[in-house]
Amino acid sequence: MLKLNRLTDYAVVVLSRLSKQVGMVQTANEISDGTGLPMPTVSKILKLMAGSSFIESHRGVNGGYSLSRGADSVRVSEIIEALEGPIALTACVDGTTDQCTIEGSCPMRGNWNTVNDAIRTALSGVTLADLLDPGEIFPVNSLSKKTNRGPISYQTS
Amino acid sequence: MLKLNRLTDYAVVVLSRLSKQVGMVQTANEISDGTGLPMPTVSKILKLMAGSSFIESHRGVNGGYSLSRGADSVRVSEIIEALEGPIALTACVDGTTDQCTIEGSCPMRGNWNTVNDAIRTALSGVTLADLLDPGEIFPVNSLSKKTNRGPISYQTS
DNA sequence: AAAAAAGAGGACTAATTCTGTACTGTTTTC
DNA sequence: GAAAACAGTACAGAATTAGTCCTCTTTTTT
Repeated sequence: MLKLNRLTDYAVVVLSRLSKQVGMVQTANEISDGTGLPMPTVSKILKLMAGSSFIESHRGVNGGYSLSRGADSVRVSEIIEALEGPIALTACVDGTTDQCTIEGSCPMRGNWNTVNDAIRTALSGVTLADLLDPGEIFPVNSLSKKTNRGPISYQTS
Repeated sequence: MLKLNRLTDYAVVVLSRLSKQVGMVQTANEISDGTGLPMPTVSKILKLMAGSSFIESHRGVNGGYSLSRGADSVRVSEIIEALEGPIALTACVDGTTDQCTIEGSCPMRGNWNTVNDAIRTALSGVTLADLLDPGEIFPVNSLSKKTNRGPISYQTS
């Protein structure tokens, strides 16, 4: 539970690669080669993040992706929101009143938002830079094609 | 992502029922009737939480479950940990070095722990009482058998 | 001592979600 | 206008989760 999906984990790897040089454009292919992550996966991640303010995409020949801010300016909350949507409760709490058959009698009625806010605040306080190893920013080049690292999760069992 | 599973959501409903009177023993059946949640589900949730310090179970005739502390003393982090295990990262971060083929070159090498700590701290600051409606503690009695409220999740799409 | 009430523990199936991949379309440069 | 690279969508297999059920153990009551 509180499980981050694997893509989010990979995203940090991809971003760390991009963070080598802010503003430098790299193609999805180059990032794939550099990280060892499969190209389709890298492509998918970058596309998901493309709409976010910390990533810029450039189309056409010589296109690619670049980081628009330094790693210390990219909040973890932004990364997660890019990949998994807003950090906010579904059902029962958002507008989906139809699905909730207990409505008025629901004992928490949106108070999960308290938890939401707490988590969102916490994640806003951590940056991409905090996730990268201070010393060596990105020496990676040995990722196996079948890394099987498991999802980054707040352990389930 | 950052999705709480449905059981955790239900758990709060169950706990809110128990919190009506701290120390009062209620059977899983009574709680099921009172909340409208299916008996097997209630039973499962209570069994999962039975090991936690905030819940006490009593076996045999006249047995049941009771809350051992006030709702304002039960941290949300405790509830989540009871249902989903420790709030800590798996793979790549814990002892599972075998599965991680990138080891020394992994750009974050355990720094997700920073995120972990932040979230854990945030969740420790919220109590069960914060999730319950201050005014009416537990008027519920109209839960449909097929509530279908969806998981409490930090929205996925 | 036996019977009944209630939790403990584990196993299993169906449904949902996630993952990884592929295909087609659009934009930009040369 | 051709090629490179991103954009968008769709989809099948795998993994998880949800929900249910069954059997065992404990405790009380008669």
